Amino acid sequence: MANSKLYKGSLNTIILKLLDEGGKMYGYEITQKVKELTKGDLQITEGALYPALHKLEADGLLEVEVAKVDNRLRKYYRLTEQGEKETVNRLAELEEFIRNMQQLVNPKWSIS
Amino acid sequence: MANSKLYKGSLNTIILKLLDEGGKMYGYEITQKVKELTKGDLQITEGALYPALHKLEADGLLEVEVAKVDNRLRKYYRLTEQGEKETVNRLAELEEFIRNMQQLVNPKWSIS
DNA sequence: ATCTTATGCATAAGAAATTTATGTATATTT
DNA sequence: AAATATACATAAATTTCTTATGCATAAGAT
Repeated sequence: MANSKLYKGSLNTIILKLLDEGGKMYGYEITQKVKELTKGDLQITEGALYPALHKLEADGLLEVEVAKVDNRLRKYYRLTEQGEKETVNRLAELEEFIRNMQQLVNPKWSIS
Repeated sequence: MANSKLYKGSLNTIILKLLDEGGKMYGYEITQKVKELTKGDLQITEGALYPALHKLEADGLLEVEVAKVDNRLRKYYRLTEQGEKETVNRLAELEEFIRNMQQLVNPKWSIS
Protein backbone atom coordinates (compact mmCIF):
# COMPACT_ATOMS: atom_id res chain seq x y z
CA MET A 1 0.00 0.00 0.00
CA ALA A 2 2.26 2.86 1.07
CA ASN A 3 3.86 4.17 4.24
CA SER A 4 1.91 1.88 6.44
CA LYS A 5 1.02 -1.66 5.57
CA LEU A 6 -2.40 -3.21 5.23
CA TYR A 7 -2.74 -6.81 6.21
CA LYS A 8 -4.14 -8.72 3.30
CA GLY A 9 -7.86 -9.25 3.54
CA SER A 10 -8.64 -5.97 5.22
CA LEU A 11 -9.25 -4.00 2.03
CA ASN A 12 -12.73 -5.46 1.56
CA THR A 13 -13.67 -4.52 5.10
CA ILE A 14 -12.58 -0.96 4.46
CA ILE A 15 -14.54 -0.69 1.23
CA LEU A 16 -17.68 -2.08 2.78
CA LYS A 17 -17.51 0.15 5.82
CA LEU A 18 -16.87 3.33 3.82
CA LEU A 19 -19.85 2.56 1.59
CA ASP A 20 -21.91 1.82 4.67
CA GLU A 21 -21.25 5.35 5.83
CA GLY A 22 -20.90 7.22 2.55
CA GLY A 23 -24.04 5.83 0.97
CA LYS A 24 -22.47 5.63 -2.45
CA MET A 25 -18.94 6.23 -3.59
CA TYR A 26 -16.86 5.75 -6.70
CA GLY A 27 -13.45 4.14 -6.83
CA TYR A 28 -11.26 7.18 -6.99
CA GLU A 29 -13.27 8.75 -4.22
CA ILE A 30 -12.52 5.76 -2.00
CA THR A 31 -8.78 6.08 -2.55
CA GLN A 32 -8.93 9.75 -1.58
CA LYS A 33 -11.12 9.12 1.43
CA VAL A 34 -8.71 6.51 2.76
CA LYS A 35 -5.79 8.84 2.25
CA GLU A 36 -7.64 11.62 4.04
CA LEU A 37 -8.82 9.53 6.99
CA THR A 38 -5.38 8.08 7.62
CA LYS A 39 -3.69 11.44 7.03
CA GLY A 40 -1.82 10.08 4.03
CA ASP A 41 -0.49 7.10 5.93
CA LEU A 42 -2.39 4.59 3.83
CA GLN A 43 -2.52 4.59 0.06
CA ILE A 44 -4.89 2.24 -1.72
CA THR A 45 -3.54 1.22 -5.09
CA GLU A 46 -5.82 1.06 -8.09
CA GLY A 47 -4.56 -2.40 -8.98
CA ALA A 48 -5.94 -3.63 -5.69
CA LEU A 49 -9.07 -1.51 -5.49
CA TYR A 50 -10.74 -2.05 -8.85
CA PRO A 51 -10.51 -5.83 -8.87
CA ALA A 52 -11.78 -5.83 -5.30
CA LEU A 53 -14.79 -3.71 -6.26
CA HIS A 54 -15.53 -5.97 -9.20
CA LYS A 55 -15.40 -9.03 -7.02
CA LEU A 56 -17.63 -7.55 -4.35
CA GLU A 57 -20.11 -6.70 -7.09
CA ALA A 58 -19.89 -10.18 -8.58
CA ASP A 59 -20.52 -11.59 -5.11
CA GLY A 60 -23.69 -9.55 -4.82
CA LEU A 61 -22.47 -7.29 -2.03
CA LEU A 62 -22.30 -4.14 -4.15
CA GLU A 63 -24.35 -2.71 -6.97
CA VAL A 64 -23.07 -0.19 -9.46
CA GLU A 65 -24.49 2.89 -11.14
CA VAL A 66 -22.60 4.62 -13.91
CA ALA A 67 -22.55 8.40 -14.13
CA LYS A 68 -20.85 10.95 -16.34
CA VAL A 69 -19.51 14.03 -14.62
CA ASP A 70 -17.52 16.67 -16.49
CA ASN A 71 -17.34 14.28 -19.40
CA ARG A 72 -15.52 11.78 -17.20
CA LEU A 73 -16.80 8.37 -16.21
CA ARG A 74 -17.69 7.50 -12.65
CA LYS A 75 -18.92 4.20 -11.27
CA TYR A 76 -20.83 4.70 -8.11
CA TYR A 77 -20.99 1.68 -5.83
CA ARG A 78 -23.50 1.13 -3.07
CA LEU A 79 -24.16 -1.74 -0.67
CA THR A 80 -26.87 -4.23 -1.53
CA GLU A 81 -29.00 -5.59 1.28
CA GLN A 82 -26.71 -8.60 1.40
CA GLY A 83 -23.76 -6.23 1.44
CA GLU A 84 -25.07 -4.50 4.53
CA LYS A 85 -25.35 -7.79 6.35
CA GLU A 86 -21.88 -8.81 5.29
CA THR A 87 -20.47 -5.50 6.48
CA VAL A 88 -21.58 -6.35 9.99
CA ASN A 89 -19.82 -9.71 9.76
CA ARG A 90 -16.61 -8.24 8.42
CA LEU A 91 -16.45 -5.67 11.18
CA ALA A 92 -17.02 -8.34 13.80
CA GLU A 93 -14.26 -10.38 12.18
CA LEU A 94 -11.91 -7.42 12.35
CA GLU A 95 -12.64 -6.88 16.01
CA GLU A 96 -12.04 -10.54 16.73
CA PHE A 97 -8.76 -10.45 14.84
CA ILE A 98 -7.63 -7.54 16.94
CA ARG A 99 -8.66 -9.24 20.17
CA ASN A 100 -6.77 -12.37 19.17
CA MET A 101 -3.69 -10.40 18.26
CA GLN A 102 -3.90 -8.69 21.58
CA GLN A 103 -3.87 -12.04 23.36
CA LEU A 104 -0.92 -13.16 21.28
CA VAL A 105 1.40 -10.21 21.29
CA ASN A 106 0.46 -9.02 24.75
CA PRO A 107 0.90 -5.38 23.87
CA LYS A 108 1.04 -2.29 25.97
CA TRP A 109 -2.19 -1.18 24.28
CA SER A 110 -5.56 -2.83 24.41
CA ILE A 111 -8.94 -2.30 22.86
CA SER A 112 -11.77 -1.10 25.01
CA MET B 1 -6.79 -20.70 10.19
CA ALA B 2 -9.89 -21.86 12.08
CA ASN B 3 -12.87 -20.39 13.86
CA SER B 4 -11.53 -16.91 13.67
CA LYS B 5 -9.66 -15.53 10.72
CA LEU B 6 -6.15 -14.17 10.62
CA TYR B 7 -5.43 -11.41 8.18
CA LYS B 8 -2.66 -12.51 5.87
CA GLY B 9 0.73 -11.24 6.91
CA SER B 10 0.13 -11.38 10.63
CA LEU B 11 1.49 -14.89 11.14
CA ASN B 12 5.09 -13.72 11.02
CA THR B 13 4.40 -11.10 13.65
CA ILE B 14 2.91 -13.74 15.91
CA ILE B 15 5.86 -16.10 15.49
CA LEU B 16 8.39 -13.37 16.18
CA LYS B 17 6.60 -12.10 19.25
CA LEU B 18 6.12 -15.56 20.78
CA LEU B 19 9.81 -16.29 20.31
CA ASP B 20 10.64 -12.92 21.78
CA GLU B 21 8.87 -13.98 24.94
CA GLY B 22 9.42 -17.74 24.96
CA GLY B 23 13.14 -17.58 24.33
CA LYS B 24 13.07 -20.62 22.12
CA MET B 25 10.21 -22.68 20.80
CA TYR B 26 9.63 -25.45 18.30
CA GLY B 27 6.96 -25.48 15.65
CA TYR B 28 4.43 -27.73 17.27
CA GLU B 29 4.83 -25.81 20.50
CA ILE B 30 3.94 -22.59 18.68
CA THR B 31 0.72 -24.06 17.32
CA GLN B 32 -0.29 -25.16 20.81
CA LYS B 33 0.64 -21.86 22.39
CA VAL B 34 -1.48 -19.95 19.88
CA LYS B 35 -4.39 -22.26 20.49
CA GLU B 36 -4.01 -21.83 24.23
CA LEU B 37 -3.64 -18.05 24.21
CA THR B 38 -6.68 -17.58 21.99
CA LYS B 39 -8.67 -20.21 23.86
CA GLY B 40 -8.92 -22.38 20.79
CA ASP B 41 -10.22 -19.56 18.63
CA LEU B 42 -7.18 -19.54 16.39
CA GLN B 43 -5.62 -22.61 14.84
CA ILE B 44 -2.28 -22.28 13.05
CA THR B 45 -1.99 -24.83 10.28
CA GLU B 46 1.25 -26.66 9.71
CA GLY B 47 1.14 -25.85 6.02
CA ALA B 48 1.36 -22.19 6.93
CA LEU B 49 3.67 -22.43 9.91
CA TYR B 50 6.58 -24.49 8.68
CA PRO B 51 7.17 -22.59 5.45
CA ALA B 52 6.94 -19.37 7.45
CA LEU B 53 9.57 -20.59 9.91
CA HIS B 54 11.84 -21.64 7.07
CA LYS B 55 11.54 -18.27 5.43
CA LEU B 56 12.21 -16.35 8.63
CA GLU B 57 15.29 -18.47 9.08
CA ALA B 58 16.39 -17.91 5.50
CA ASP B 59 15.92 -14.18 6.04
CA GLY B 60 18.24 -14.31 9.03
CA LEU B 61 15.62 -13.49 11.65
CA LEU B 62 15.63 -16.92 13.25
CA GLU B 63 18.23 -19.54 14.01
CA VAL B 64 17.52 -23.19 14.54
CA GLU B 65 18.80 -25.85 16.89
CA VAL B 66 17.80 -29.48 16.47
CA ALA B 67 17.05 -31.66 19.46
CA LYS B 68 15.84 -35.19 20.02
CA VAL B 69 13.32 -35.71 22.78
CA ASP B 70 11.69 -39.07 23.43
CA ASN B 71 13.15 -40.28 20.17
CA ARG B 72 11.21 -37.56 18.36
CA LEU B 73 12.71 -34.65 16.44
CA ARG B 74 12.31 -31.06 17.56
CA LYS B 75 13.55 -27.94 15.86
CA TYR B 76 13.96 -25.14 18.33
CA TYR B 77 13.86 -21.67 16.86
CA ARG B 78 15.18 -18.55 18.51
CA LEU B 79 15.47 -14.93 17.41
CA THR B 80 18.74 -13.70 16.01
CA GLU B 81 19.87 -10.21 16.87
CA GLN B 82 18.40 -9.04 13.60
CA GLY B 83 15.24 -10.91 14.46
CA GLU B 84 14.87 -9.00 17.70
CA LYS B 85 15.12 -5.70 15.88
CA GLU B 86 12.62 -6.82 13.28
CA THR B 87 10.20 -7.91 15.99
CA VAL B 88 10.04 -4.35 17.22
CA ASN B 89 9.26 -3.16 13.70
CA ARG B 90 6.55 -5.74 13.14
CA LEU B 91 4.82 -4.89 16.36
CA ALA B 92 4.91 -1.20 15.52
CA GLU B 93 3.48 -2.06 12.12
CA LEU B 94 0.67 -4.01 13.72
CA GLU B 95 -0.17 -1.16 16.04
CA GLU B 96 -0.20 1.26 13.13
CA PHE B 97 -2.43 -1.06 11.15
CA ILE B 98 -4.89 -1.12 14.00
CA ARG B 99 -4.82 2.63 14.39
CA ASN B 100 -5.44 3.07 10.68
CA MET B 101 -8.31 0.60 10.72
CA GLN B 102 -9.74 2.48 13.64
CA GLN B 103 -9.73 5.70 11.65
CA LEU B 104 -11.31 3.96 8.70
CA VAL B 105 -14.04 1.88 10.23
CA ASN B 106 -14.82 4.25 13.07
CA PRO B 107 -15.62 1.46 15.47
CA LYS B 108 -17.31 1.44 18.80
CA TRP B 109 -14.05 0.18 20.30
CA SER B 110 -10.73 1.93 20.37
CA ILE B 111 -7.23 1.02 21.44
CA SER B 112 -5.81 2.72 24.46
C1' DA C 1 -2.83 -56.55 20.49
C1' DT C 2 -4.75 -52.91 17.60
C1' DC C 3 -6.62 -48.68 16.57
C1' DT C 4 -6.90 -43.86 17.29
C1' DT C 5 -5.06 -39.62 18.80
C1' DA C 6 -1.17 -36.80 19.86
C1' DT C 7 3.40 -35.32 18.80
C1' DG C 8 6.61 -33.60 15.32
C1' DC C 9 8.42 -32.62 10.99
C1' DA C 10 7.83 -31.62 5.74
C1' DT C 11 6.34 -30.38 0.90
C1' DA C 12 3.34 -29.52 -3.12
C1' DA C 13 -0.79 -27.83 -5.64
C1' DG C 14 -4.00 -24.48 -5.65
C1' DA C 15 -6.44 -20.21 -4.11
C1' DA C 16 -6.68 -15.47 -2.56
C1' DA C 17 -5.22 -10.85 -2.22
C1' DT C 18 -2.08 -8.03 -3.20
C1' DT C 19 1.99 -5.24 -5.83
C1' DT C 20 3.91 -3.46 -9.77
C1' DA C 21 3.54 -2.20 -14.35
C1' DT C 22 0.85 -0.68 -18.05
C1' DG C 23 -2.82 1.31 -20.75
C1' DT C 24 -6.56 4.69 -22.07
C1' DA C 25 -8.86 9.18 -21.64
C1' DT C 26 -10.37 13.85 -20.05
C1' DA C 27 -9.74 18.07 -16.93
C1' DT C 28 -7.09 21.20 -14.50
C1' DT C 29 -3.11 23.57 -13.05
C1' DT C 30 1.55 25.47 -13.93
C1' DA D 1 2.76 23.08 -23.70
C1' DA D 2 3.67 20.15 -20.03
C1' DA D 3 2.65 18.21 -15.79
C1' DT D 4 -0.61 16.79 -12.49
C1' DA D 5 -5.16 15.26 -11.12
C1' DT D 6 -9.16 12.66 -12.14
C1' DA D 7 -11.18 8.12 -13.49
C1' DC D 8 -11.39 3.78 -15.15
C1' DA D 9 -9.09 -0.98 -16.35
C1' DT D 10 -6.24 -5.31 -16.81
C1' DA D 11 -2.28 -8.55 -16.65
C1' DA D 12 1.95 -10.66 -14.77
C1' DA D 13 4.25 -11.62 -10.81
C1' DT D 14 4.54 -12.10 -5.77
C1' DT D 15 3.18 -13.11 -1.11
C1' DT D 16 0.75 -15.71 2.03
C1' DC D 17 -2.18 -18.82 3.02
C1' DT D 18 -5.38 -23.44 2.63
C1' DT D 19 -5.89 -28.02 1.67
C1' DA D 20 -3.98 -32.31 0.85
C1' DT D 21 -0.63 -35.49 1.51
C1' DG D 22 3.39 -37.91 3.39
C1' DC D 23 6.56 -39.95 6.97
C1' DA D 24 7.58 -41.34 11.74
C1' DT D 25 7.26 -42.21 16.89
C1' DA D 26 4.56 -42.12 21.45
C1' DA D 27 0.63 -42.59 24.20
C1' DG D 28 -3.98 -43.76 25.22
C1' DA D 29 -8.18 -46.34 24.31
C1' DT D 30 -10.81 -50.73 22.96
